[in-house]
Amino acid sequence: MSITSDEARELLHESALRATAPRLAVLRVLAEAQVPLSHTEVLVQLGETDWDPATIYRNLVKLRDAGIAPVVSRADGIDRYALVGTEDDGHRHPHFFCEDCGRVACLPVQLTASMSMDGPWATSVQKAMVQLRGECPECLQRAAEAPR
Amino acid sequence: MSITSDEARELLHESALRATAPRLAVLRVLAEAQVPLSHTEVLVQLGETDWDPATIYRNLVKLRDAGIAPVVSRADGIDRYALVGTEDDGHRHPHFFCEDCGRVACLPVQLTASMSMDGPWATSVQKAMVQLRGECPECLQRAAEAPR
DNA sequence: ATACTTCCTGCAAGTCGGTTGCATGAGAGC
DNA sequence: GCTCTCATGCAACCGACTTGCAGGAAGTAT
Repeated sequence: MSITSDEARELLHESALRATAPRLAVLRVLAEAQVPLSHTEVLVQLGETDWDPATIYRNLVKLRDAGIAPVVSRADGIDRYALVGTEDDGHRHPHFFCEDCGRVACLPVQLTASMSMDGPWATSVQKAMVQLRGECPECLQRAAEAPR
Repeated sequence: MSITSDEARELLHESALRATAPRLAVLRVLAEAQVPLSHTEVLVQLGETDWDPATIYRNLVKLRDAGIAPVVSRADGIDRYALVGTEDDGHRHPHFFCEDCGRVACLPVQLTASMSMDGPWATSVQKAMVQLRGECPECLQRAAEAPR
């Protein structure tokens, strides 16, 4: 998925945000990413720029507050942002955090649908965001191939 | 749940750990807690002591490495330790992180049992640790009583 | 009881992600 | 182009985690 400069400007305009160079770049990076990205990961994706990390950080916050790029994962206390695409479910699916490579992946199913619980926790659990921690398929395979 | 000094010493001896004052105190605090505790929360529970926070931290790490008090939750990137009691399931149940009060609770059910998934994620998901983020029943109620 | 070895503690410092104050600089409507 | 407001760069701070080092205590052997 990607985004044109005009689409990005349109998106920003709707939220009364100015279309600055770093902001457009952040939108582009998020749009091209297949997974939620952290502040640091966005910096890496941007590569060599003169932009201050704090600027990128504030842009992520702005986009998050505008509802354009909500934090869809807080695994390990690291905020990870993802664009809410038009065809998307707003990232209301579970996310998987790989304890090995540290990456966050989007799980394709609605795990919440299969959860049921009674008592005082019922409401809390139903409204909760699901996070799974473990080893992603890639890292599992790598571990199986090269034990040790 | 609580622990006697002798039980604590026995526990430490089995892992070849020395029974120092701060270490016994940490064990006591963890034993008395009904929920997993973070380093900071342990410090609070200990109250006024002359012990260095780094010492308490290293004790938690030691207990963790010895398998006595594994990290059962890493919500928000904060390690939370809990004693593995004899009658316990080793805290292999899901944990709930309240985004309001920040506390971590142990969920009574085996949510993982109700999860099913095919494809490359099947193994990863089955072995994953479940974390739910949301508002705990207490905070939900407080929010309902005093909106705003 | 004493000596000794090894582990533990206190102090200090450093890392990393998140967050903010302030002065300067640049977007966007007029 | 002017102006107002927002955005940026720089610097700094916080909290959780982590580690190096030298002195001190636990546990064991003598």
